[in-house]
Amino acid sequence: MQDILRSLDETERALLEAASIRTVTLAPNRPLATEDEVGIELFRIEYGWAYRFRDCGKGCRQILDFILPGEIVGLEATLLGRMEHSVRSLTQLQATALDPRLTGQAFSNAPQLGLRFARYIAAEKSRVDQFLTVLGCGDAIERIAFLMVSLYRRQAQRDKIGPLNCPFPLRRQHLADALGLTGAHINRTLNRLREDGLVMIEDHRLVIRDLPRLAAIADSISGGPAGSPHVDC
Amino acid sequence: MQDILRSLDETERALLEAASIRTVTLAPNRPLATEDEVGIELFRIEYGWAYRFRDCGKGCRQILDFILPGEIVGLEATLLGRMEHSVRSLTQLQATALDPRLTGQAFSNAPQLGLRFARYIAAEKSRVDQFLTVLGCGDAIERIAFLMVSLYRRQAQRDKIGPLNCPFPLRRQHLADALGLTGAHINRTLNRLREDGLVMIEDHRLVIRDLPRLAAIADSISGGPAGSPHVDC
DNA sequence: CGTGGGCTTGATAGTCCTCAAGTCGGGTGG
DNA sequence: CCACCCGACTTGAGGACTATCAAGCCCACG
Repeated sequence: MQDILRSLDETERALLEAASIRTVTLAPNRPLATEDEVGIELFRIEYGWAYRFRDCGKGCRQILDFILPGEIVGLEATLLGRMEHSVRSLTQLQATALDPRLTGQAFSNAPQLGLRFARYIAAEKSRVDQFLTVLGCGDAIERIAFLMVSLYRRQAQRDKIGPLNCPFPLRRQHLADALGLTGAHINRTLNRLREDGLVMIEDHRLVIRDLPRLAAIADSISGGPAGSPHVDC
Repeated sequence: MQDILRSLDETERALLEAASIRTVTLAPNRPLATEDEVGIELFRIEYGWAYRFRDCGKGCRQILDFILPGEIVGLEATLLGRMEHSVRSLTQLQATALDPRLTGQAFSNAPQLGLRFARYIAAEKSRVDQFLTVLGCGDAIERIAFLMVSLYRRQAQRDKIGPLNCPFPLRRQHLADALGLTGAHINRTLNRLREDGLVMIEDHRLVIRDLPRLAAIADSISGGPAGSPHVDC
């Protein structure tokens, strides 16, 4: 998933400029948008990570996806008229707030931008489909391997990152909430992955020791390369 | 999720007419589209049910969503250029095949239709988000209750169906593949739901005995009314 | 130096899976 | 019309995986 607002033409750029309202900066773990919100806003993440999630009562939540720099938050809310999930910052974060009317204007006046938005949503949906497959069919090791490979590849697409080594700001509890497991079991499974020489988390970075084996686990379960498709806009 | 091709204006209707290629009829459990397919087609379901799924090796598959009459198949494939999942008929089924170029044309020449497509994908995505939440957080009873209520409400939105009674063509194995459980356990859990006087499946129809309690279980876990949002086009 | 949050680890219990056998019903061929 | 057959469903016993709960550790922070 690349920066969806790169290489725009003049009309599109003008629309975007006009829609930019303000810049927001957030400490880690702060709300950016809340489920059922009515005053919907659109955000473009400038730097830092965020995540989408749903609360399901009982002190339990499901993380639906992680959002990386260059990506957009709230696009579906502007289409459906209502937030269907919440968003929080994972790390320190900076985002540009955009006028939500941008979405409608894009479809009317800048078809290429509208198409780009549609592709973006389709790609997000495809990623959730993959995620669902892994939760439905995979055990703890496969789930963790999938998420790691997926986030590694998404970063590799965008940034020059060191080989087999990339930022990984997720805490145990984020992994647990994303993968439908408990923090305790996440921990035990991470130990096994490290002991088996596959991968380890060190100082909030992912250190991959055996990418082929790790990717084999991740891709076997998701039915395709974890983390694809990406949107090349 | 209603029929997304209702109440179009003249331009849109003309586009649609021109794009209609042929009608296909399928027996139950036949492939309509396959993962990684390149010759992508767009289908509008005229009658019957279908389902989207991914294979994850090991003889295991994950059903991602069920598709009801009036809905569209393959929209994201035309946006992303590639099928990311397979589709099969669940019941006997009739569908109209549409020229996949319709998608691009809609965004260029019929903005309202493009917007409708985007909304449709956003709603599908929102439903997958809900599904993911239920798989991540819910136990067997909650998962089954959620799927039942979700499919009941989707049908109630479209059709005049008898109160607390609607078609339900899913076999045990479909429930299992959708909910990340085994057929055996599905069966045991269905027994419990029937014994508790909540709901039963009879002659391929859903018979709801206590909607408030069933819906309470379903909605508690998904963090909102199961099956919404619908797209009112 | 005290405090708190995140991490780690162990023991126990519960949910769900696996495998296998048996039942039922509808369709087919004799 | 009946016997057969196959797939879907049902049920049971044992085992695997993961949750729950609780305690101790470690480090960053005030």
